[in-house]
Amino acid sequence: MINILLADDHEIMLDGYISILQHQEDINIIGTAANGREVLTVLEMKPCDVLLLDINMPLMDGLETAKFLRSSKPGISIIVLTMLNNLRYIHSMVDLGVSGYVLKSCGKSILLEAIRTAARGEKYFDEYVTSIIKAGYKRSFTVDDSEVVLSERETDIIRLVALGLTTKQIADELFISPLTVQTHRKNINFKLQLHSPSDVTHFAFTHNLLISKP
Amino acid sequence: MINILLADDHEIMLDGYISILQHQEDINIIGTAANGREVLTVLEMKPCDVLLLDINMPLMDGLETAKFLRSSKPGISIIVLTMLNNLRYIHSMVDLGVSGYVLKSCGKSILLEAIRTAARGEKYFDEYVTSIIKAGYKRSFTVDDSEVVLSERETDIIRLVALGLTTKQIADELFISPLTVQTHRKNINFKLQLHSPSDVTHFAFTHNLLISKP
DNA sequence: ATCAAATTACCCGATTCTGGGTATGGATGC
DNA sequence: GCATCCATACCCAGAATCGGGTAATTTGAT
Repeated sequence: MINILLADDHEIMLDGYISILQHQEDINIIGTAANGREVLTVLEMKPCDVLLLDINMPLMDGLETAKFLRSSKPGISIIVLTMLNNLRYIHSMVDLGVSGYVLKSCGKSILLEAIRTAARGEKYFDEYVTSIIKAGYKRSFTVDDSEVVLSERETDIIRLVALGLTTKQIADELFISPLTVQTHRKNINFKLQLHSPSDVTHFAFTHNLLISKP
Repeated sequence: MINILLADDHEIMLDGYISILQHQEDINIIGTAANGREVLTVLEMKPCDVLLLDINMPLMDGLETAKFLRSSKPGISIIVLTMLNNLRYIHSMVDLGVSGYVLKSCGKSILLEAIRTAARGEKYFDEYVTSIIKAGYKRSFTVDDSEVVLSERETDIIRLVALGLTTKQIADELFISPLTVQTHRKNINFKLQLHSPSDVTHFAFTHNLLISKP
């Protein structure tokens, strides 16, 4: 029997999870939590094997909660649930040793598979998430129906531009010449048909490039 | 009896809605749809009073679906469901005459109230959504614990900067002098402690300022 | 060995942006 | 009437960016 705690601040999502899991013979829902603090409260009182953890929660978010649990409850397998456009903490979570990383858009069968895999002490990462970890930031994009490939350095530069750093600041950050940064920026703009720092920032936001690097 | 169709491409969300609504004596779920096309297919076969409509769906998104339904099935009350960080089409939807606009983060009671209100032919808009419509873009923000108020013009400028327009282009767009745009940009940067077009774009993304104006 | 990709670096001129300052007129509220 | 806010407009100097071009070296695949 897998004891599972569900953590998400969206009531409808919780109801969705419950609806899916309550009829599984090998799964026992020990409770729900709407924020990280409630997670800790419930876990003090009930044995738990798997935690389904939303990242965006009030009071204590998913990352903080996971960090706390790694030391206080290392036996609990954590499955992170997130939206496609919110993969910001993917590497932090993976480094923390979470057992799974699944998109909220996944279907029932994937959710169940992730839970059972995690309960066995194994890892389950969504395909997309796996591809992000593996790609190490070399990324393909479709721009006007043609395939564009950005190098790792280029995606580094995009992220730093999107964070508001000037060319000089980026150069200092990466220990290279500002002229080199300029060259990268020129190549990026050419490849992606961008024309301003705003365009670059816009691109970074709409293509999940603000993910913190491992 | 309210006949209701649920449209969302996230299976877990659908299960959540079903879980909440299936036990209501006055609500009859006529079906589910994972994209706009399925919505139209179901509506050709079954009578429907209320449509719960997600905006982000494949094949035919929520806005397109709503547009189509306004002419083909004007008797159906549409309740839009959306995430807090995705209010881009709020004015388009309101202009289309949707009966409700609710955040996915809402609880059961608000969802039920919205459905019953819409079924009565009345409007139900989430508080936050209502405040956006009413504010007409004059907006308050908290920057370093102090309250900052932006004028409508300033939020116009922010949005256009975030869309990548140069000062000259913005001036052309708004029929004013580029010098005026510069002045507005200076005031915006001062108020919000921003220092580059990237900062402005970043702010626009993180504060929902890319909403299209009515 | 050859080739392609990635990284690093540079020159150039033109355009754009920032942040300091100035000012006026209109609308609104007291 | 007065004060405030907003929109509009301008001057200035310096910094930043773009897009045109150039080049060399390293690495990995064939």
